[in-house]
Amino acid sequence: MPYDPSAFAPFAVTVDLVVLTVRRHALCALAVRRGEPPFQGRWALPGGFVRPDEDLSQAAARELMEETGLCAHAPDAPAQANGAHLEQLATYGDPKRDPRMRVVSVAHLALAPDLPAPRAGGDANSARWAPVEDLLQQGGYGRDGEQAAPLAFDHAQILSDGVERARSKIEYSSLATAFCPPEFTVGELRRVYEAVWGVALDPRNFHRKVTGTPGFLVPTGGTTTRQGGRPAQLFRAGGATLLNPPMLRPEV
Amino acid sequence: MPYDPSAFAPFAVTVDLVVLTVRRHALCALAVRRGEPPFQGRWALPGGFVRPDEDLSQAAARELMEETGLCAHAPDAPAQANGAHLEQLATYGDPKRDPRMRVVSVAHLALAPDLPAPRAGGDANSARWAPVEDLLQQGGYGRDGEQAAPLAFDHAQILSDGVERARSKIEYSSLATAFCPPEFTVGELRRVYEAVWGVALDPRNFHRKVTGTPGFLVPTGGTTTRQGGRPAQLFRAGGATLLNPPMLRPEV
DNA sequence: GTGTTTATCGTCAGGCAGACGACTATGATC
DNA sequence: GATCATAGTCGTCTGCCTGACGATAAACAC
Repeated sequence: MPYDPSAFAPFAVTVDLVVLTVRRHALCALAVRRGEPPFQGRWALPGGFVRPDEDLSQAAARELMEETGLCAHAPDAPAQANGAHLEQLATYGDPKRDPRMRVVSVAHLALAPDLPAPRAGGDANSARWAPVEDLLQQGGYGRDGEQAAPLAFDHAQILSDGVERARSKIEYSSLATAFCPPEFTVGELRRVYEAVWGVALDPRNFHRKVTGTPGFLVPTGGTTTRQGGRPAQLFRAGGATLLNPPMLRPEV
Repeated sequence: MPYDPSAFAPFAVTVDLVVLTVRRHALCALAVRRGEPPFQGRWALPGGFVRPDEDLSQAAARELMEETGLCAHAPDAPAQANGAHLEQLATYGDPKRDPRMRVVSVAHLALAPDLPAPRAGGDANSARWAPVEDLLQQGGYGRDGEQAAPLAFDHAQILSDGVERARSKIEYSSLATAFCPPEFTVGELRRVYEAVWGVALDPRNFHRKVTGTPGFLVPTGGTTTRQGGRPAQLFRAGGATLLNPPMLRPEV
């Protein structure tokens, strides 16, 4: 029975962002430092309120632009500019997830190529890329020796769900190319898979698989030696979005 | 910057349900007839407001119980009682999706075995199981000759997303068993796949596949002839939730 | 030149899926 | 009771894909 006025209760609705990238062979997420209570000083996922005249995906794209300068693609128009992939992840609405009031957060997942430094209102100390293991491990120490306090609110859960979504989605879609610059080599794409899955892949079998899947990669004709060694062919992402058969994630 | 008071705006938050089942070899969804404007008299998905002290999954489970009498399983505790599978689907928040006010709807997907007649406050005319094609085709006529008006709000989109989720999820998980009674035969499970995917599957290859996947099916020892023909072994759903390698949906 | 690094091509064996034949066990019909 | 229709179950065969891994190619460092 929708819209019984007696049952209506107002909620605050926010979007939170899991922004993932691959830096230095590690899967990293964007974290911002909270400047106010609750969880003041703790790291959190970027996010903010949905405005009254905004769609959820618009709000997520706006937040992404504000935090990273990235222009997001709508899920309907997947393309490859200097933008990121953006999709809805899940919605979190536990009554106690924010101690102050009832907040429902629609989390979104963004996949971006390696970027320059993050910007959060120009304050370099208030935003960073951090390896997801550092953000998710409870109470340990990050690789730079910094105390790794748990993320604010339920953001550890949200980040964990986002990472799991990314790990499974690159199996059966061409989304791994969203972590790459517009032109990339097979080796660079392989290192994306290795970083996201945390495994080592056989370069020969990987090469055979991705070049043999129709529509996955399109050669641009150029080559590069930016990785050292023999020059590698450059590719762009092809039109295919679904990989059939999928990439197989090694067991264990 | 979460929680800037100047940006806060109140929203109404609802849950809508895509409840799917297989009846008479067809994938069907639960639809309720709206008794009040807007879209009065049109069919819609069941749903309602989230209460102030309720989690989203609790609200979805409550609505499911109110509409069908089904007891839902939490996603964390997948089991097989006389309950249904329930999971979050996606969230819909277009500013114009409800003409009266800003409503954000967290849609959930429920998969249930074939049930007796639906109940919606005892009013038999206000709830029904309808084949999803009938509900999704715009302006045509259903199989019973009834005018098939489009679903209210954006519920056609929600239903379509839910069906697509179910279609893809039975590929790589054991969720198809959620459409079956606690004990079922391989043939009954195959007819579930055929109804959800809308294809015909080879009974011999299907039998080899499902009985050969460890943890998918557990024989109970009993047999049945309720489908006619040679008696078939009865199975329960095994502990495995992910199928590896997955069931392959035939092309075209 | 020698060694190192990365890219790319080839080969081979094992596993799985699709196509399909064969046989079994029940109820329905003549 | 014989026959038929129906549904279930077991096998076989072939082709494709994957994992393991050898071999060669083309750059750079020394």
